[in-house]
Amino acid sequence: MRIIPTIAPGKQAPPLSQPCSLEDFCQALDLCGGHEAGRLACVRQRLTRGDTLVHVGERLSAVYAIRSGAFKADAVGDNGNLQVMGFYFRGEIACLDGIAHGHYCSRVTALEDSEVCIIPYSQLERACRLNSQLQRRFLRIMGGEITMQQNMLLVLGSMDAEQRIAAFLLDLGARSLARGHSFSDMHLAMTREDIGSYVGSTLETVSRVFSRFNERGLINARGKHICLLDIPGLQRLLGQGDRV
Amino acid sequence: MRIIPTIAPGKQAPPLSQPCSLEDFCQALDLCGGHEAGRLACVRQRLTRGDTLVHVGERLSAVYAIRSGAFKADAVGDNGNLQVMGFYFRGEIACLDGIAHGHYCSRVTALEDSEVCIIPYSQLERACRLNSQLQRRFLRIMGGEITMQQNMLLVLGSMDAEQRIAAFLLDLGARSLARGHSFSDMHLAMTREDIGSYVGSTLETVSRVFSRFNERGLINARGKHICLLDIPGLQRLLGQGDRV
DNA sequence: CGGTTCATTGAGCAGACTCAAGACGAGTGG
DNA sequence: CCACTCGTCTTGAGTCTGCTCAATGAACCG
Repeated sequence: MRIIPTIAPGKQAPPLSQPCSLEDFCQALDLCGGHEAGRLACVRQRLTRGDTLVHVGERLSAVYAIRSGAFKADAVGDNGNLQVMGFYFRGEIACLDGIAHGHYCSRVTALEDSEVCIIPYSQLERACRLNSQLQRRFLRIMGGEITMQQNMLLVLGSMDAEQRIAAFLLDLGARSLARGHSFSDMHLAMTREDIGSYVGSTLETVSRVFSRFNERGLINARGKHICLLDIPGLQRLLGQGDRV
Repeated sequence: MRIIPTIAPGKQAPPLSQPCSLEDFCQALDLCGGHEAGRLACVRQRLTRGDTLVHVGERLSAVYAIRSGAFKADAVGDNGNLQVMGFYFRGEIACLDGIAHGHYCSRVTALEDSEVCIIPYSQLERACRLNSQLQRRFLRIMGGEITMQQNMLLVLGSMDAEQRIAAFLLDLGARSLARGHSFSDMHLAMTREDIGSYVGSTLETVSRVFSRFNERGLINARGKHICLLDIPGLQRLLGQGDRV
């Protein structure tokens, strides 16, 4: 992958809100209850739709807990194609891909007006040494990123277009449920093109599959609003393989 | 993904070799030089070709530093297809995908006779709290897994068959170099089918692309032995996209 | 030496892509 | 309020890459 060492322009948007220490409800990390020693003084930042949270090549300074809104991570390959690597929602942590080499290797942008909690990485490292609860949680979060991406490798490597999109919708539903919303009734923050890139297809294929799913009564997709009508049906789709 | 809670059969192969503490050369982690406090008492295990290191669903007990040999990680999707998630070689750490949920979600098997260093996970967690060098290295290793998989998402999501295989070969070369071998002269531990599954194609496509690369003088592939003859040419292949 | 796994190559098919045209919705300005 | 524009979405027609099926060849091992 080509790393373009773009330095973030003066995106010093005055951080609103008050600092949030660990006692504060930092729901994203679910880190409440830390000991005295393991406190994190993190600051919040507001972004409006289209704003970039981190640029490719920028030096790792923090990871970001998302308090509200939605983000996408993407990168340009050597072939010049833009590939969406993932989506991040409230309660999730973005920008973990900067940890390996000390600079981020994907761009993260806001899909809607959002607010994040800036978690300075050096502080997080130190806090993890002092607070074993925090350490365990953070390692699980990083492991979760690995597991989620492994699942995505499986999707991209072995499924056809309909299965990929069914898997995408079910994953989206599960995460919607996890943050207290409906499993089946969702607002899509991303475009068809984003979805297509994410699942390794084109926007036309995504649109066609949505239409087909509509006809079959599996979903009800109208623009950005989507309803999963027949969840078992979608799951059944995933189970149809060329199993011998 | 369907998790089959298979418990590992009595693979209690008597661990050969002596325990390796941190002073010992545990090259995989490159953890030498740890302080008194942060010592790891890890034990080695030998495996023969085809042996399974961890099973899907098995409880997380350790991660494994590979001292010699090669492994593949794979999983069965809901559709019954077997998907290869990655390959692991000397000096790399396998089975990190167990950290998220406390059980491994892919099977890891030896592609050739191998030896690993068993790193008990609970000990590793504790050692990381006591030794900041070790902590930093381990977090980088986990981050590296994320970065590598992101790169793989890019490959699977945006490249055609030739580009995928070129990317695979270049990655393999880089890792061969990293462990002190030749970039261009390699022995493939895995089958064409493994490669095909890994890069999201079929074994026939892999074989055909190898043949085409042979004809064009890009590589010299004869069975398991492969020579990268024209590395810039392979890299150029990756750069050819439908850039507007 | 026969069996098995692995690799190569061909022929035909189809799923998904490309190209293209039109519809829809939101936002803007006259 | 309407016309206009832009971004997004939908749908169609034709093409092609990569898959499936199948047969043969090479390598390895008991």
